[in-house]
Amino acid sequence: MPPERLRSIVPMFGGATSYVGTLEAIIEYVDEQHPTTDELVGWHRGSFARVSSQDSIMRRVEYLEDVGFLATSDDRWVLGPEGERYAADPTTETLLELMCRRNVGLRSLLYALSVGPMTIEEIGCQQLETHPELGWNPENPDMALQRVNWLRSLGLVEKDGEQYVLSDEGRQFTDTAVEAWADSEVEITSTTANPMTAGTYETAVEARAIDPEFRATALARFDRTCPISGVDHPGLLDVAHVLSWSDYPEYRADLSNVLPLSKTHHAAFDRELFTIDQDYRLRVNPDFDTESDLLQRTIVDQAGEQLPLPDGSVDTDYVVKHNAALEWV
DNA sequence: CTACATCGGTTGCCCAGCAC
DNA sequence: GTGCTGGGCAACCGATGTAG
Repeated sequence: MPPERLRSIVPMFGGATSYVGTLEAIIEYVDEQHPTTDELVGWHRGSFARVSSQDSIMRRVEYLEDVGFLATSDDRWVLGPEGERYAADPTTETLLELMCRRNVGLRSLLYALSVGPMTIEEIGCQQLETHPELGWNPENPDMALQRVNWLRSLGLVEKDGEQYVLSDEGRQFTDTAVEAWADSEVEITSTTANPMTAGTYETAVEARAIDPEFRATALARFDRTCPISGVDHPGLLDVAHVLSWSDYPEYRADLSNVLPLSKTHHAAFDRELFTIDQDYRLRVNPDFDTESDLLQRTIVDQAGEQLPLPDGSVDTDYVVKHNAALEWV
């Protein structure tokens, strides 16, 4: 079982875009000197003019220990397993991989930013909606800031006035992360499996595995409810792609190409028994015939009804493209 | 055994002060 | 002026202790 992922992400000294540089300097110093705690604190005081408080320094150091960059051995600080890994391969990819693996919310923030620029307030709301366990005050931007500042220091996010935007590197990451991180939480959910509450596994119609943080981000955008059926149990919801996973790999990680559907309605959508149009109205395949009360009520009877989808949540260009392949639309 | 108190560590929050 | 940063406080939480 992997160690539990960290909810709090601690900022580094040196400023919003320098976290990585500071981290590298600490790793280099610890690797060379194997300092005692006093020496490590002294090094911080000498390296950063405004830094003095031992508490403040140790908060950073202990966070780095929790992540695995640092460890203690005989009263001295040495590199932890992740520190060794990063020292051996000091690339953005390595650092991002292990930060994402050890911290909740970094990937979901990147997915959310891939849809478009966000203000710090929007980032705070996105993190809270996607990861309710974070539980911080949505009015206060501090927690959101230190997350986005890590991503800025990693070169994945840039600040543009009030807005934070994904850089090219950030976009490259999200494009592959949906699949690369597909099973990242499977072990956790299987060891704590509770069929009434388990919500982070993916058993799509075609057993498609996706990054649990992508799934969580997608579901949070729609209040974790299937807009067709009203099903709101996360274990019964799939992330359905408008432009299909197999035919349009370039849109796999695109949040405006997905919507949450109950497993039944996902299957019906993939089998082209219904679709939505550019006004988010339900269109039903005229050949679709059913004796099922559920399908009659949620699909057939709702033909032409507008679905409760937030404006712009699904890209209408994708809808048009999807529907162009259906001869009955 | 239960309920309550205590304690120590953690972490969200606020603010003074600095740099621009 | 204003936006940002580090310092420090206090609320919170789980673990442990204790009284009834």
